Amino acid sequence: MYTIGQVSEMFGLPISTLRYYDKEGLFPNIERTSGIRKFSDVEIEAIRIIECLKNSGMEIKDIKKFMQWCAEGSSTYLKRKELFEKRQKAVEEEITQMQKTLDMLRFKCWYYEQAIKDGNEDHLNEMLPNHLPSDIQKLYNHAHE
Amino acid sequence: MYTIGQVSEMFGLPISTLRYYDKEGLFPNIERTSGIRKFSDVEIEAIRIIECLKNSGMEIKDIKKFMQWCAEGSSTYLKRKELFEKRQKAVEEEITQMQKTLDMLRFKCWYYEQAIKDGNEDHLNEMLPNHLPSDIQKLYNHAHE
DNA sequence: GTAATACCTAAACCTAACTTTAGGTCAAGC
DNA sequence: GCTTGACCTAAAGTTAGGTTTAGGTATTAC
Repeated sequence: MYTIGQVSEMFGLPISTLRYYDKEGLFPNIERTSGIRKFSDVEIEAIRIIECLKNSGMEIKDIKKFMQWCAEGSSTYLKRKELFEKRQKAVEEEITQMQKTLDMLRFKCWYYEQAIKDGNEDHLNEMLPNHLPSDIQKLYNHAHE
Repeated sequence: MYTIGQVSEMFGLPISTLRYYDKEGLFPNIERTSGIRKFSDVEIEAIRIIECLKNSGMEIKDIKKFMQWCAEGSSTYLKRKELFEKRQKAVEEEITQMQKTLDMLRFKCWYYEQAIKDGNEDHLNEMLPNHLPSDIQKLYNHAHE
């Protein structure tokens, strides 16, 4: 059992954030003794999951739904699994999108490196879009999809 | 030369967003005839870059800085290149983080699949954290770093 | 007994990135 | 001549995810 201050230390999260999560229903069964929150292993694991789901781009209200399902027991296994599968698909798509963004960024880095060498963009603009080195062409194509 | 309505159509962006971008200084040299914005190829390419930089997680005020550098000419090539390099590094790190998130999600999917088969989490909890199938162990480790 | 700490709540505030609203101009079609 | 549609501005409103503030309780340290 931990106090809010200890949990704040453990995770490097502000106390205000933990209270906010509680207010938003992310710890549905948290115990209290004379008003003071007692964080058990259940809440500690919950915070770990919250951090991960937040990283995956999930909204607080959906995380709340998940935490409530956990509190409801084995009848919600399927819902929980489906929620993670949905998130997994979303993150996979996001990574794909980020790879394209990365190609665009790499192209731009190359572009300005050339511009610095040349002193201007004239040569580059003559080359565009059809006379680029083939390794750069691919980046350009991704960048301009 | 395009009107704001045409550009809105082209990119699927609301007119209000384009006006907002203009207000925020993202089209530093946009032309107007009797008050009405005329979007040239310069602004069209700007929007393409804005979309990409937004995807990469860059804030509007930093995108504005870039657009201003573009308007300033060849003396800012180095700054522009450095900006893209910084963004590139940030996106690479984000992808790495997302891969870890993905491992956690895959672990959770596996976990609930087992829980559904077993009808409860008892067997799973006995297995944790040191007696998982080796292919799952790796996901678990990533998930709990 | 009083001062410092650690906890509590409700409510106001904050920021980014838009969106909506209210009110106005101007050209084209009927 | 008047209505419709496309443009304009300034300012207020919106949402998510917190943070800050103001005021209160309860325990420990001197």
